[in-house]
Amino acid sequence: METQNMTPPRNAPRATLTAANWAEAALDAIAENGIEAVAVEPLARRLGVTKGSFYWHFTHREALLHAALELWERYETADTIARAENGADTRERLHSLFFQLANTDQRSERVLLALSGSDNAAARACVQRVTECWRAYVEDAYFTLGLNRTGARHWATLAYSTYIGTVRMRRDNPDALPTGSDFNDYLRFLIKMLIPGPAPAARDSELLNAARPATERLPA
Amino acid sequence: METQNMTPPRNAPRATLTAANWAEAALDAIAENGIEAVAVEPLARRLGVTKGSFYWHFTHREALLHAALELWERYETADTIARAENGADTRERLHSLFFQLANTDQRSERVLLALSGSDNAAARACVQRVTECWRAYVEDAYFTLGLNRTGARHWATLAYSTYIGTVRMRRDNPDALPTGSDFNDYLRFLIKMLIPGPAPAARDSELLNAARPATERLPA
DNA sequence: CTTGTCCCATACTCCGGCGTATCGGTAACA
DNA sequence: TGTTACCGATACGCCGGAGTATGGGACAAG
Repeated sequence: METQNMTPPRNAPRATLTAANWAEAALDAIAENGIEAVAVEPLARRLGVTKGSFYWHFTHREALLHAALELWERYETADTIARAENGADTRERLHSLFFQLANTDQRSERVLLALSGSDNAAARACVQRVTECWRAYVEDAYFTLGLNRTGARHWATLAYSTYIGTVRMRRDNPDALPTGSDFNDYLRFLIKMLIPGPAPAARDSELLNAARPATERLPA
Repeated sequence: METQNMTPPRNAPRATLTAANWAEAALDAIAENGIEAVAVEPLARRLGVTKGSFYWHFTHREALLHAALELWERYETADTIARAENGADTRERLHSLFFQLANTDQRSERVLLALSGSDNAAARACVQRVTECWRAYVEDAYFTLGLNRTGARHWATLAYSTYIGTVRMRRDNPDALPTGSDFNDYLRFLIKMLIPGPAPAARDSELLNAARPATERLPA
């Protein structure tokens, strides 16, 4: 008999482990201690079992890594973009996506950083796919917004670079990032900078007073 | 034509190694295969010696790591900012710094990524110091440019995030980044976005000629 | 020539993670 | 009740890197 098809609550204590449980634990380990923390015996200890369990579900360590990467990639691509598709307007979708990314859970961000800093080829390729998916989506959005090809590409590249940098700062330099409600101000600032307004020509003169609050509403 | 009296050329084959040689080799290893590639025996093989040499110069592996981090930190802070101090005007200096950062050698960038993605506390702290030094410098520049405190902070944070993201893309998603002369266009776009106000166009073209010269770093 | 210092080689031990082989227990069937 | 698939425990052997102990060659000074 196969198990339930519904995705179970991630931390529900189960009598017997599944491959998915191991993959989730691997993601946790990656987020906390980097990719080389995906080691069989430490993970087994953490899960309260021994290696015997692991080698029942997986052939070798690399298989677990592969499963974890696959899982994370699904989270990052389909899920994130799908959740941004609520808004009908393109500009709305960009707003939504940016807020989405600013509020993704810690684990996903840390996994991203760990994978991209790793020397593992599969991990790097995985990050590459996620990145390109995200970036291409944003570039297309900019294009629909009226920018030309290279313009859209430039804006998308800038937006993605900013995202990555923000994620990294959130982990390595949290002091340098605004916190609390100040972070909302910063987010508003980012959106003002990264989403071309209806009058792009007037940007330059307008930008010098960037400290003033944006005119748009925003989610708490 | 190379100077012989000062620090010798990094890759000059020497009869006997020094601690600095080991530190440089460690940085190379970090850049290529991540921080855990700083392993005594592999490095010794690479340098054509054995562990005996290493444990003469260093007490343990951690000491080598420390030396390598210290070396890299000096490169990244003092050198980079010092080379940007040419221009008298603040706006000039920002331009110069941005071009500088867009053209740092591969190794420094890869080391930065490897260190920040690592689980090593010392490495992370090192990156944190470098980051904060850089960011504070830029924030101050923005402040001198006429922005208020929070405005300068926002712009500096955005600028640094963009830098980090660009570095990461250059390694993990080079396809998504413009290449050749297109990269110069993108760089011009970035500067237009990240430096408020008019650009010193005359110096602009002059600096663009030096973009991405694919050179090796030569410590001053 | 002798002595001492510097730099490195050789040959170990120790340890932790990987992978394998094998056996035990449990629950769902027939 | 007995069988069988499923899941995990125990006990190995192997490998590679971290340190340690010790010896040896080169070379300058006396």
